[in-house]
Amino acid sequence: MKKLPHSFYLRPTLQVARDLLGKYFVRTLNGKRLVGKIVEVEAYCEGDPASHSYRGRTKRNDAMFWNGGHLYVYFTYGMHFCANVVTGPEGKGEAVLIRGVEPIEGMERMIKNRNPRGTGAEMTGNVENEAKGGNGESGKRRRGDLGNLTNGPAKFCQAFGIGREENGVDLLGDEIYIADGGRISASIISTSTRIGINSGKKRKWRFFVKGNGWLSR
DNA sequence: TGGACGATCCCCT
DNA sequence: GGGGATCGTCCAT
Repeated sequence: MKKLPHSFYLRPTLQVARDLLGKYFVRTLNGKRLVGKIVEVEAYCEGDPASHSYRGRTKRNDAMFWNGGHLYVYFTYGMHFCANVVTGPEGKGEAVLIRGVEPIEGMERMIKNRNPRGTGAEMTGNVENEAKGGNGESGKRRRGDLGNLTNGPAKFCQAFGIGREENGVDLLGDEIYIADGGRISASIISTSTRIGINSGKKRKWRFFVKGNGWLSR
């Protein structure tokens, strides 16, 4: 897999957002490689009231203003992390939020990361124990567990072990990077308004692969 | 110094 | 489909 060059991230943010679809997000965690195909993103641009960068540079959003090709990770709702790909030149404050990926490699590790229950030295992560009731009606939930692995910005972060430590990571490094993938034909790329925001509602800056099974919501 | 509010997720109805 | 969990950040006193 070929790592995307720095120039990829320096192009206009909406273009980067669209082109990130189909690319591979690669993270090496404790010697294990985790790979996910990006299938859903949202763009946040300069002058956009919904963007963290809108009200200027602060300690929290500083990485969003860095040179394109870095990771901007923020903490929200008191319990979740979300990861963005910083775009454009230093000082611009634009980024693309990764909202959904399709697991390609290291799925077992992702499942473990998403089930903090196995915190001990316990190796056998019993997914079945997740179902509290254990009734005959829990089949729906089990299927949901897998489908809910990486289909949302915070779920993706949890599955890939992304948190505070990863804020500002250089995507041209070896620990976390994005690699070229198969080309996604324009005909299966859809756009919509962004999710979970109050301002800037009109902008259709959410891009996703139509019909993919790993979309949020 | 305090309070309001999230680029969310999960569980329950 | 709705609400609770949960806490860092920012802005207004």
